[in-house]
Amino acid sequence: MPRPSQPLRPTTIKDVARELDLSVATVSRALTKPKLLRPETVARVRAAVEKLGYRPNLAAQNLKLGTTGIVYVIVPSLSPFFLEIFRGAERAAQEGGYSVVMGHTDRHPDREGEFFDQVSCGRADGVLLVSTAEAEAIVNHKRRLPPTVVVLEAVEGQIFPTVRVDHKKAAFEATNHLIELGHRRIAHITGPARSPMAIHRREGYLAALAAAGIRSGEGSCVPGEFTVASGEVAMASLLSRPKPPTAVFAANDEMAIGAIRVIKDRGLRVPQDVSVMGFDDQRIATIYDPPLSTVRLPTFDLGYSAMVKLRCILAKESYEMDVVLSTTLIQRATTAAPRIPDA
Amino acid sequence: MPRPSQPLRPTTIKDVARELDLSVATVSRALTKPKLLRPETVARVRAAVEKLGYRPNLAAQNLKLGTTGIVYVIVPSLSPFFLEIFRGAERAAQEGGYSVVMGHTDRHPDREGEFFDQVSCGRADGVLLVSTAEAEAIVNHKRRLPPTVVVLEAVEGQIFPTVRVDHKKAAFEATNHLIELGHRRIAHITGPARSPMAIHRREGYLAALAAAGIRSGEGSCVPGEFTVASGEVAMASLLSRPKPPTAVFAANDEMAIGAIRVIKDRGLRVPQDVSVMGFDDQRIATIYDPPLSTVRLPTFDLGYSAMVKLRCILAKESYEMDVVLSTTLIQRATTAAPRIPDA
DNA sequence: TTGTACGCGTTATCAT
DNA sequence: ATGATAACGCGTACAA
Repeated sequence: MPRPSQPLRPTTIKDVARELDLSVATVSRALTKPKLLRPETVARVRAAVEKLGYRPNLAAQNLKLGTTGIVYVIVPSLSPFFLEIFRGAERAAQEGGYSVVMGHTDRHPDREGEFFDQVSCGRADGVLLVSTAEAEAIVNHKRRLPPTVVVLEAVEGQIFPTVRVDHKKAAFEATNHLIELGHRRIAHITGPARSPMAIHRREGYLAALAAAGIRSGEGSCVPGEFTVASGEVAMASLLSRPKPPTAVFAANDEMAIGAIRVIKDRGLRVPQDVSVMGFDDQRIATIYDPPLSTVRLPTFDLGYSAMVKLRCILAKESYEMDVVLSTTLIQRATTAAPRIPDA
Repeated sequence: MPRPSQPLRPTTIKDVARELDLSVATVSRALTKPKLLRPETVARVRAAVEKLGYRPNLAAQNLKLGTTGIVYVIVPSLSPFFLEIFRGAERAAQEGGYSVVMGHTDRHPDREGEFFDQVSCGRADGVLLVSTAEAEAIVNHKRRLPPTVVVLEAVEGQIFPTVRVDHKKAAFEATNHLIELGHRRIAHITGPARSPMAIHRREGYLAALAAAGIRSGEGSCVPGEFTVASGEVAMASLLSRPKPPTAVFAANDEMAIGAIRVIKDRGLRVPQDVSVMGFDDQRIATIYDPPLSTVRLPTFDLGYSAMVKLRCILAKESYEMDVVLSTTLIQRATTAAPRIPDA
């Protein structure tokens, strides 16, 4: 007959020891270092553990060992882009026997600080920091931070083990793709002004224009916030100009989608009237109509490699300080030669 | 090989006590129950804490208090849909002083079990379980589970505090919307066969057809997996029939998008040639071209209300056992009357 | 091979 | 108002 009674007090290692008339030490060893014991004893312990439903108390283990088996992954937002990085990190963590806890900051330095506080209270053995908002926020905490790996973008002026991509180079290539198609009036919708990622992508855009000898007046940047809505606003402003651009490079896919929506709304076509280039290769880039030309970042690998590196650090093994993964230009259906090439 | 900065021994409460020549008890009280102490003492302690960078060790607190201040939120996947529920849960948790840890199971009962193991080891004070895959998986663990609230869909045959929506009713209304537009040949793309959510939505679809007196041969279900790709496959199969449906009700937005893609690919138009109805009102439903008619679920509120309920349980306050939140039909641009209404 | 005893950092219960 | 001290559950020297 089943006993549905929920024990008021959780079973502890003492209960198991008493049940078997063994010492707690023996029970503990049977569970963590079975090699040291007689196989028969180990078996008896296992049986009793099963019977009593004993689970080691993680808090006590943590306190004793000074280690949690937990890694915090801190991302700016819950967008699909960062989630894919998180997935990679999670995979690598699991392979190493770590659990991951995701924290998202909504691009708020304060929230970042909260997570830093938590980990400095001993809640995690390590941290994966994905594209921190403010370099300063982290500096104040650095002293107390457990081993930390920075992902996606180096923290300015700080030395952390890093796994990243070359945003500037990737943006250069994206812009250059438009130039090679014959475009000259190429606008850029930027990300948030303070985001290092956005800044570097902008630099790549400007560098490509310069390299092609395009006068600065012809290209131009309009501000966005990495959201669809901000892409719409930016594109509307571009289309209201006397000489609208023939191509637009958005600093991420979301804003590119926003741009396309506005272009279509005005009765113009993509790419026949305006070419649009995205960045990130989020899933929506594949399924949108038309499918979006963009730059693929190895998001999963970024997370995966970073977590592997963190595992190396925690295991005191060797690792590369700065790893740069490569990006890929993906031409789909939103970029084409301009109808009336202007020289 | 670079050397990570070795974190020095963390400051403990003893260090603070020694610094001030006070007892650890006083320091502890100054931090947790300032009212019991002389304001001057409290101030001195606060200053020393700041100076030494002391942080209470959470593992030790946890061990002593038998409480973690953590709630696990377990979701089947990292889709935007579940993330929005998670957001709501997080907000309510934060308001109650709890931290949340998200676990996703990839619809894998084993992974669900792993999280259950973790929480039964004392890693969390409570659990928010969003749409569990297998009722059985949870039964084995129920004995050891801390207070648990089920979100989105009741667990079959189990009694848990629940916050959910009426999937069947919502699907009924969605199907009825198509019927009222004049459609008769209405197909349904289902979710995974074992998903209770998918099953109930299907039931709503069938009930609506029956209520309208539509012969069962005219409507029909094709299987999907809640993914864009599966929606494409399902739609392709529907279009290859001698008498394709004039309207399709997909059990979620993703599959609806897949269906639209295939319809457009075949040179047909949405909604002129085929109407498409989604479910969930994910963000993509708003920005897709054309914007998707769908059913809005109060995702954020589901998570929020569920976490509030969990807080009540943990605080031993009263709460409603079963809460059902309402859904909203949203007509956008993918549903219209059929071109040639068939009687 | 197994048992004894201590300590991890904190809070609560007594004292004073 | 403050101090001394006993737990909390576990792992591990050290003993046996």
